Amino acid sequence: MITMETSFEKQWERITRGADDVFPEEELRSKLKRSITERRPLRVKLGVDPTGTDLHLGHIIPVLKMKQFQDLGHHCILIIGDYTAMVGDPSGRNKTRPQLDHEAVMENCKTYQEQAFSILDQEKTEVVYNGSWFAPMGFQDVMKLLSRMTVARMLERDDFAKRYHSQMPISIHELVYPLMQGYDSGMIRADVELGGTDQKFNILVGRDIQKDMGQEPQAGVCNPILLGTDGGEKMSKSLDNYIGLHETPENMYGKIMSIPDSLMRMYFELITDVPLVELDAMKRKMDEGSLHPRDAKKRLAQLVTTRFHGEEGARVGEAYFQRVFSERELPQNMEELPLGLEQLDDGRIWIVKLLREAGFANSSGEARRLIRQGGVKIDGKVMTDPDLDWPARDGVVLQVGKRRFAKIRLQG
RNA sequence: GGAGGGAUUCCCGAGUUGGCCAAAGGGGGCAGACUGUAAAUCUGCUGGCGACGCCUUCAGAGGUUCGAAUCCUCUUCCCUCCA
Repeated sequence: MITMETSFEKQWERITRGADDVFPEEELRSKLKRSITERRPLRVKLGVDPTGTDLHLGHIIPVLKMKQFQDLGHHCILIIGDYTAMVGDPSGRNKTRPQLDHEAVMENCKTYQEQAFSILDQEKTEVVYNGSWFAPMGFQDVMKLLSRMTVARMLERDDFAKRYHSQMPISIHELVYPLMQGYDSGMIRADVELGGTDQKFNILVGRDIQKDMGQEPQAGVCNPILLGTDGGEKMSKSLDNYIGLHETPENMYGKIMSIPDSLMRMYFELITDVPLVELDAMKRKMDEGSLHPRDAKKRLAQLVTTRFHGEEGARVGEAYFQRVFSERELPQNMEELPLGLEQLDDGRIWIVKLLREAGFANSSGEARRLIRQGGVKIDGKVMTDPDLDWPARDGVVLQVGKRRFAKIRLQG
C-alpha cells in the first residue's frame, strides 16, 4: 500500500533540498507532475559499487536522498554494482582504481546493503545486481555498447582531461565505466538517477543509452560531494578526513564538532532534516552574534549522531565531548592498556616503548618527539624525558595530545 | 615502430661540473601556545634504531669509483611529437 504525497510543490522542495544540480530541470518537473496525476511512482535509481567495507557519511548522502523519494511514495531501485565495481569508477579520480575480483566485491555487498537498509525501507526497495545483465553478455554485445561512445567525448571529462594533461595514465577499461552505468539505467528503465555531482557525466551517458534503447531518458539529481573534516577535500578514507558510520558515538560526535564552521551548512542540508528557513535563521543569528557557532555545531553533532546511533548514542557522545574537551577532564571510560610481566623490566617500562604499546606512536622516533614536545602526560603530569624508565602502576592514565587516553592495567 | 622528455623521502617539488645529502622549499600530518577539538596566527618536529653514533632510502638490476640521488649499461613504467 503506497501512499503518495500529492502536492507537487511539497515534493519538489523535498527532492531538490541540498541538491547541487537537477537536470534537465524541466524534464524532471514534468515527469513528477505526470507521476502525480497518473498516480504512478517514479522509478528512482541509485547505483552503489561495493568497493570497500568502511562506509562513511559521504557514501550515505545519496541514500538519504533516495530515502526522501521513498517517503514521497516513489519506487526505489538500488543497483548493486557487482560488475561495475570490478571495473572501478574513474569519476573524480586522479589515478586508476585497483580492479577487484568478483569474490571480494560480493563480500562487500553485505555491508552496503546493511548500511543502506539502516536508512531505507527494505520492504519498499528493489535490489538488483548489475551482474545479472552484464555477466551473460557476449563480446558482440559489449562491442555494441562500446560503439555508443566516442573517445573525444570521454576525454572531455574533467577528471580524464586533468589526468591526460598531467601525464597520468588512463586505462581503456576506465573509459567503459560510464557506459556500464548508463546501461544499468536502461535495464531498469530509470526515471531519475541519484548520485554526487561527480556522477553527472555518467548520468548523462545513461540518458543517451536510454534514448538508443527507445526509452524516455532519465533525469539526474546530484548532491554536492560531502567534504571531509579537514574542510577542503572530499570525504575519503585515504585522506583520513572521514566520519565512519561504524564509529563510536563519542568519535562521531567529536569529529563533527571538529569540522570547520564553513562546512556546517552543508552537513545540515545533506544529513539532517532541519528546514532550510531555519538554517537561514541560524545563519542570521550567528552573523549578528546571538548564536554561538559552537552551539549550532552541537546541534548538528547531536542530530547526526542520533541518526546513526539513536538518542542514547547522541547523549553519550555529547557527555563525552563536554567532559573531555569543554571541561578538560579525563573521560570516564577509556581504552585499557594491559601490561604483562614480560613487558616490564624490574617493574619498569621504557616510556617510548609504553607509547608504542599503547599505539600512540608508530616508531620510537615519533614517541621521542611527542615526549620532547610536551605532548605526553602520565597521571596528569607532563613527561619530558624520553629516556625515562617509568615505574609502572596500575590504573594510571597515559595521555597523548588532547584526545588520546589509555588506562594502564597491570596483568598478574 | 621512430625521436625526445621523465620516475626523488606521505604528496608536490629542488638537487644530475660525483663527496658538505637522510636529501632545499611548500603542502599535509603531529605536538605546544591561543581557542569554540572552528578559522586565522605563532613555535617546534616530521626515514629507522634504547640513538650526539649506527642502519636502510632517491623506479628495478648490475657496473665505474676511496665515495653515486648525481656517471655508465640493461630492465620496467609514464608522457610528448611523429607513424
